[in-house]
Amino acid sequence: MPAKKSQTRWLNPREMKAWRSYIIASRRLLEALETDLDGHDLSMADYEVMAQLSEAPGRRMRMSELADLAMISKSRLSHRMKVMEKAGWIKREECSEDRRGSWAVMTEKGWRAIVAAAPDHVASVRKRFIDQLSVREQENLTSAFSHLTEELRSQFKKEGI
Amino acid sequence: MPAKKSQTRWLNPREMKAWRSYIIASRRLLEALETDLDGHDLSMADYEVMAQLSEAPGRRMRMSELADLAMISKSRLSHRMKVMEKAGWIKREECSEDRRGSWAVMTEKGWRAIVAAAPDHVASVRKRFIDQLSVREQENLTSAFSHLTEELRSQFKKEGI
DNA sequence: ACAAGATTGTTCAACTTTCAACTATCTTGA
DNA sequence: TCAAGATAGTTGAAAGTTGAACAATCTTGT
Repeated sequence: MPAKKSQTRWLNPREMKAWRSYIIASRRLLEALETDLDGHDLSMADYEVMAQLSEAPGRRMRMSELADLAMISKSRLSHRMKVMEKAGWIKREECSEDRRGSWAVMTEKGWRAIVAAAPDHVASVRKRFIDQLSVREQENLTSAFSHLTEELRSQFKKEGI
Repeated sequence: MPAKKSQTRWLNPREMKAWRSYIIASRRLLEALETDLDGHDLSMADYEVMAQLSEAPGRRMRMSELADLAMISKSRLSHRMKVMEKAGWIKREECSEDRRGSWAVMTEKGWRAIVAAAPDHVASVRKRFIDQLSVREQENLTSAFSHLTEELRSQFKKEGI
């Protein structure tokens, strides 16, 4: 947390509108996307895990890498994988190169689940988000948010987040 | 979930970049904002509740209205309020106009907590988000995301979400 | 070769969120 | 006026998440 040395620069009306519109739309958007996935027994986070795994060579990935790509903690991934394993969507195999590690391996059933969910999820992302933006808006957004990702990455590194 | 009548319109590269950059930046941003609030023993959600309450006349609000404004479920608000009440930040008073209802009332201690947190939170929002956007980008974002909020609102109404 | 330290992945306990059930009260309309 | 239904808010149990602790294994520098 910043030290209290300087006076607070409150948000001016333009800034406040930008922040509020972003945060409110985002909350609603995420809520809608989650709801749209309900029918496939998937949360967005689980979808992301499965999608990443489905694109990996051999549909297998080390737990840590998967956690990184899906942007969740290793602990959380571990818990979710226990659930997905019980559902028969993945299995775990031990890793011979590094015997601390283990492979998350997508099963045929898991593959069918993600293949069934993907079209609906994409349709949902389209309807709720992408198709609401003009080409120009998409490009502006990509530019602003890519920069933001980079900046946040470097802030994190500097601050050790 | 959409019926599977039409073929899936997958995202083209431009659309995919827009979606990925948005979702990744947003995840990181939210993570950073949460981290920045840690020092005040507040989550973003709790901050939002306290901020809304602090702006209400008499710093008091009906539970349902507060839940609506903070965009959380009544159940969740109820649970959080139990915690905040224990922390001495709010108290509840019964409502004479509608005896099913109750007032959430911010205490002096709660007021001091939000007043202490606000400058740091604003600084955090600035540093992580607003100050990373040009004026033009802020305006574009406001326009696109305000539209999105409206659209989602009307989608929700139509679909009964 | 090996101690010190880093990394991998899991587990436990605490905490948070969700969902459905529930009480109490209010509103509506016949 | 009153039954039927809507609304306010809480609760308890189940499910999900977090963060620290842990065992096992790998890496590094000497």
